[in-house]
Amino acid sequence: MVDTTWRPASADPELACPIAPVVDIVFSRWTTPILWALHEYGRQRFVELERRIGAITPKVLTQRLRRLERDGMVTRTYHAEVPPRVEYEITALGRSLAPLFAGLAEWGAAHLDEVRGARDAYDADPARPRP
Amino acid sequence: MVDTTWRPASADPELACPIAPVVDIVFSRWTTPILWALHEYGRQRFVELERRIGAITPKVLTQRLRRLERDGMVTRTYHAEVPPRVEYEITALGRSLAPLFAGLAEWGAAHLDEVRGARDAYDADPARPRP
DNA sequence: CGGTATCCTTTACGATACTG
DNA sequence: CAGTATCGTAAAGGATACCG
Repeated sequence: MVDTTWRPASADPELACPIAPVVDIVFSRWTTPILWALHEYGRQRFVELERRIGAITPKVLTQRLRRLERDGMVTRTYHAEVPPRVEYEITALGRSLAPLFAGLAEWGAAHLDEVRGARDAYDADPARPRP
Repeated sequence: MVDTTWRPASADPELACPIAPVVDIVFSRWTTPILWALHEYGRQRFVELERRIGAITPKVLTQRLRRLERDGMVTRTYHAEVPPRVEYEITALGRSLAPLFAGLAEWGAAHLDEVRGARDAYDADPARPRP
């Protein structure tokens, strides 16, 4: 008789990888720089963040901040003045990522050159598949 | 006289955030599970990876593996047999991420519940902006 | 100042079929 | 087995303009 109750780990997708959910929350093109800026420079207004991060547009900055707020990584404080003032601050939950961010920065400093070298070597070989 | 040589850090975009380049290389929906699988279970064939990761399609798996190979994180070894056999293995460069991955897994175990709680609280408030 | 509103492009990802 | 080809979807992001 065949056991039909068994399922491969693959049946529930990438949850076999325990860090996939963390990646989904913290690591995207703009969320990481936003969290970094809030951690490095403390509580900031919308326009300060915008200027510090640079190329981001207000639309995208708002979207990312809203999601970070929803996930408990950031708080938003509205001051009803004229002109209006809104301040964003990283939460304790957000700050708990700091050692990991530091580790990633260190990894980058130590290994990014090697990645670039691998890339150049790969691209230099005409036999390699190209997108 | 005005110094026109000065530029705000924002002039070169998110490079103000030292981990942005690392994020670009390592953290996307599928690259992280792929690296995790290769690190946890060692050298594997294409179909083994495919089955272990689960929901990924062969097209996407190929795309991600190619990029990881180009970035020096993974090696691809082709054996001309019938049927053909291809083995993927994580490199020393890829393995150097292991402590960081472990740290992220630990962070998830410790804080994912808090994130879910924050989400629920946010969603429960009808006054919150919705997408 | 702190956003929204529109419109557009790019990119990842997904479904399905097919091949050396 | 290890992919490739071709289609389509959806989300992220970008450009620009406008508003309370």
